[in-house]
Amino acid sequence: MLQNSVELDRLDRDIIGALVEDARSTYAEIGQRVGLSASAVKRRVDRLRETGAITGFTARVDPTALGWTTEAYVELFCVGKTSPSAIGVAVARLPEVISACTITGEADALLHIRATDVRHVEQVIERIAAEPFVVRTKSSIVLSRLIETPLITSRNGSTFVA
Amino acid sequence: MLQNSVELDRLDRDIIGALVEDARSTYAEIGQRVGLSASAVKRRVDRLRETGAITGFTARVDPTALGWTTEAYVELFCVGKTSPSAIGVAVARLPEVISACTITGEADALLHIRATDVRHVEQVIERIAAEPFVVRTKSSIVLSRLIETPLITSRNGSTFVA
DNA sequence: GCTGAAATAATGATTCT
DNA sequence: AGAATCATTATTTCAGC
Repeated sequence: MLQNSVELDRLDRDIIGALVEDARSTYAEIGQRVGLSASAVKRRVDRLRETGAITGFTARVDPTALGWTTEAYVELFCVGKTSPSAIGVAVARLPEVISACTITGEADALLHIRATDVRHVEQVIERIAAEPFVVRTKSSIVLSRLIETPLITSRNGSTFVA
Repeated sequence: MLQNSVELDRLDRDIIGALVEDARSTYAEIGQRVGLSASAVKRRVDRLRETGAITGFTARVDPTALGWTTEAYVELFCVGKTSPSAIGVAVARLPEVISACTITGEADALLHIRATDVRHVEQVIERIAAEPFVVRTKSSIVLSRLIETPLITSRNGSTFVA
């Protein structure tokens, strides 16, 4: 599915930049911007999807508009030999966990959670802490969000792809 | 720009769910899924964009395909009265910082950075540490990513919007 | 506020350079 | 590997309910 060996040229990166900025732009618009015809752009986009460089297209949603006003980061400290996949399976059950990874340092994993309010955050932490492999958790509530970008950053008009 | 007072009904949430899953679906496809005509869907999407519930459409990109193979989280410990906006302005200059927020707890801020390799992560941390308001930093390199979702979660076929 | 139809615009397949 | 053509399909606007 995912081929890392595929070379991406300047044109591919510009096309990706255009799509990160607006996933609903037409191929003609992108072509005008990067200097290609619409059909040439389409063929490259198809190839970028096939090779896995582009994994999909999604709407950017304002979580607060949907009632998700509170965010927190939760560090997980686990028992001796807990596998990453065991953590993954457990946290995937909670829709409030929007990101999870294992990390270096004292903690074993770091979770990013979105909830409706602080009480909701607490409930989610309780459910995570109830997992048998979790020894303790350490949470930080987000006070103010300073930066929030799609995976690859798009700022002040221009998109930084590589 | 952003109106939190706007009520979103089941139809709006279903439309958002469809667009989070695939931002390039046609209005007719979305309409079929949620039980509306294409033009009714379009009017609701336009309204959702106007009210700020939907902030845009973006391509989901595989960072590793673009050469961004390394991620890290960096906690920032700042001097006494450092304002969130000062931190925001400083980290916004670094394209490697894909997310930043102020948090409760010992650290003042948490940054999420994406870089090409560990050496690159180190360079970014050095530049952040060079900011006059930064007292010290504490970094964790991401070992394995377990969950990565768009802002609102979309898992096992169904999208969880509210 | 939704539907359905008509005008406009984008897409996808094909062929040519 | 990109450009041009054209049949098909989607989007957008608007009249009518």
